[in-house]
Amino acid sequence: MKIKLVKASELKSEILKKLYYENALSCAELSTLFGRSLPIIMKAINELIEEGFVLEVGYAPSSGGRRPLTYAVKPDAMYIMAIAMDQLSTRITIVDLNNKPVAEVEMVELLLNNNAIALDKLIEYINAYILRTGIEKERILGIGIGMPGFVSAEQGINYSYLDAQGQSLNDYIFKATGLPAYVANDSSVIALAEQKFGVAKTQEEVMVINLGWGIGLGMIVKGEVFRGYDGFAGEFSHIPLFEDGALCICGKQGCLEAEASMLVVVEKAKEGIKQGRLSTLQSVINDPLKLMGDAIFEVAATGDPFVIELLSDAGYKIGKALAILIHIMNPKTIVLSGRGAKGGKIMMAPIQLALNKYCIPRLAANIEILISELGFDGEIIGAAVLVMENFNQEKLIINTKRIQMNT
Amino acid sequence: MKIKLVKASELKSEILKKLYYENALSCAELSTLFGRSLPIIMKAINELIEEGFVLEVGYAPSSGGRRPLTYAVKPDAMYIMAIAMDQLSTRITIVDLNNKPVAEVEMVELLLNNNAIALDKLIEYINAYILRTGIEKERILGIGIGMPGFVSAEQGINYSYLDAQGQSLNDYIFKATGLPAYVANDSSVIALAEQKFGVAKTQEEVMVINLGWGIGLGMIVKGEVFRGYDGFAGEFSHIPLFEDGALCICGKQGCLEAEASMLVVVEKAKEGIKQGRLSTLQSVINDPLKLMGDAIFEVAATGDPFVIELLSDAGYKIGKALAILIHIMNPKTIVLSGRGAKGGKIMMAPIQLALNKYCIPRLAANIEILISELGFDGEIIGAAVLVMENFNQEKLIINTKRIQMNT
DNA sequence: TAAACTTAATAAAATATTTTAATATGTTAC
DNA sequence: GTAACATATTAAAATATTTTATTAAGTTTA
Repeated sequence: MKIKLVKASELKSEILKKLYYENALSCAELSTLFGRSLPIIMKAINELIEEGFVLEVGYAPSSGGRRPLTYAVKPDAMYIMAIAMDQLSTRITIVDLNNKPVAEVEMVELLLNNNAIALDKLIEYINAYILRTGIEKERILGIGIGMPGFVSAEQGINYSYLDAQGQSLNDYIFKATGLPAYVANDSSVIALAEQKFGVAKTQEEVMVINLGWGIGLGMIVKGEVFRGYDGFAGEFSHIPLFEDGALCICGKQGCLEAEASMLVVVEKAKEGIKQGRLSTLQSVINDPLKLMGDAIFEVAATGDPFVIELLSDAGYKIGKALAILIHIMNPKTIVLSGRGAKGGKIMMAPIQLALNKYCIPRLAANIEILISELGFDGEIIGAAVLVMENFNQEKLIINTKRIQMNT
Repeated sequence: MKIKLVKASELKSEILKKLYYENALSCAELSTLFGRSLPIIMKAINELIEEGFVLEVGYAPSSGGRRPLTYAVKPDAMYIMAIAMDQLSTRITIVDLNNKPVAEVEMVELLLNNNAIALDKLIEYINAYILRTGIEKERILGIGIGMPGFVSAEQGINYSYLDAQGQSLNDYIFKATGLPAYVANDSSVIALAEQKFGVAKTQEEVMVINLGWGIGLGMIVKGEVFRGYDGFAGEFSHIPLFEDGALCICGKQGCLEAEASMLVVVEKAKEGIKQGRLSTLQSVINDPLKLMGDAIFEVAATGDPFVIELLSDAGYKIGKALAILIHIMNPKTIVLSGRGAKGGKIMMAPIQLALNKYCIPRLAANIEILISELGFDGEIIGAAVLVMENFNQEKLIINTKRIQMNT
């Protein structure tokens, strides 16, 4: 891993952050990682231990000499509230510094579209959840929220949903809950999760496709989430892709989303079955969207030909879009993630087919396409990561004081 | 501008680099820029003055207090050899640290395609040029070369042309000339020029379109050239854009390059005139490609309707491709650069038209489309910048010794 | 199994860097 | 036009950081 130079005054929080991501590291490793001398790292580590943020966790195997002591973050030193929203429902939980939920994940119905009270509802749920779990606010580092829409993480504004009268959602939620809050686009949050804790761990150039009711893209560039100038980079599913395609909710024609999202697959399935196509899906045709979505992947796994045909068609179209992405970004890895990652295995072949057709061979040659293992937890983990990404020395000091007061 | 933390041991070379880009800066500015204290900056500056790299260049206007002394790079402290190649011809020059040529720019015919001796010819030209100009090699910092093709700047390999039997071109040319050499894709080099010395100066998110015989893209992401994992990012002109388009040299159909490059415009002009279209271009229809290209922009400026129609058509198609790019990258600025930048003014309207049609309004709203002012010099300047980008403390020390020996 | 070689942790010494204070040089308001 | 304020430069003192040396712990080789 490449070394990252940090200001001396930010060293301790950066070490803590690193330990959160990397589980267990020795002083020598931290020393090279931050390009600073061992004594200074040891001093920082010892202070972090004394302050209750870090633990010794035994010796690493020897590499030919004395075995190094390794250190990890103390899981219950602080907690993080992680929230994953989609158009229809919102999941809320609180995790420890090992990303393990310390209270049950709660799922609530919360429609985002044309819902003026959605934001206040969200805040209600947040406050109620904290109250119910009995976790002291002082021990919660912050609230990370992944949400659909045009989100500027920098400004904390979602231009599509959750209007706070032009105010920053971060500020609004902070005022209403007393906890630092950070919002970001759901796909970018999932990309964070995949790069820090998923199949793309530590990779520098990764494109994460968020297969869901829509199709999102989270980009990792030079090892960091790339958001573009206004924060809207990765609007991948509304590029003009098909000459005379279906009409998209965005108002244009030929968008990827209107041709290959899970929503479209479900619609096509319903349509086909009505017109007499045989499929084991028949029994759930009148179920709500969410159940139908789950069912698609179940019957696909059992080999249902019609569903496989639909997923293959969607896969091929996604592959064509990926070809464009590859030409522009030349990533090392593409990750199929999000709710629809379950269908990744089936889509892999048609995606590869499309890449062969639409990519310059040299660009497609070394591309690695991976299927997420985080699955549905991706957005939750990413939301927690989002809070940690915003962690700094200032916040470390605040939390140090809190811990001291509590003991 | 955001601060850039550098290791203490790299401070002097980083200051020199900064002064090369910024012309004149005060110690206070450098101090905040590098996040280091004034005394240490002054020490470095004074050493650089003593070593002959930096000059005092007078006082900056006061901002309410004592006027700061400003410093600039000593233009003739070192020279840089800058080489701009295209498929047909190659320009060679040597510039000082103000990017001013210190010897006449030489243009030589050098076909890259299927030319096994192109590399050795290039080296011949380089050595001959240095010899002829009489500039001591010791004073030349290095050779920067922009070239078409699939170029991995990191590896120093051009996978399309100039084969060095799999060896790094950087090494090969170094061995043959005794000077450190750096190759990069022509479009990325032009992007460098635009961001350091052109209309996109100091901007962080810029897409530079290299309008030439082909259509290239150089990307500036987070303030740096973005090259992707293998170094091939920005292969923008071969994405599948048109359903049943013209056949492209890359073997595929519907590429932007096959529809809107200057080569295509020239071809279409010839074709049209043969078929009876009226145009002042008629007189040059049998001229070589290069002259015809120049003529296109000349007659366009005089209002030739046929040529304007051709350029508009190309512009619209480029606009459609830009729409895709904007969706993915969300840049602040797009620069039309390269040989064809002269036609930028005429293409601006059709490009904007296409953006209106193919972009989500929020993304297109704040886009700034600029026309390069560097023009044909862009690639030369970028090649010089390429050398400076690779400048570091080690090279500073080497050159310090050289200067000392010479005095 | 002991000697030679590695790597890690700790302490002391040597350097480097920043902070503070003092001085120099301008600008602005009255 | 001078007093009050603002910024720049220089020097000295206070901190911080790294380097080097030393001790400790483990592996490999003969």
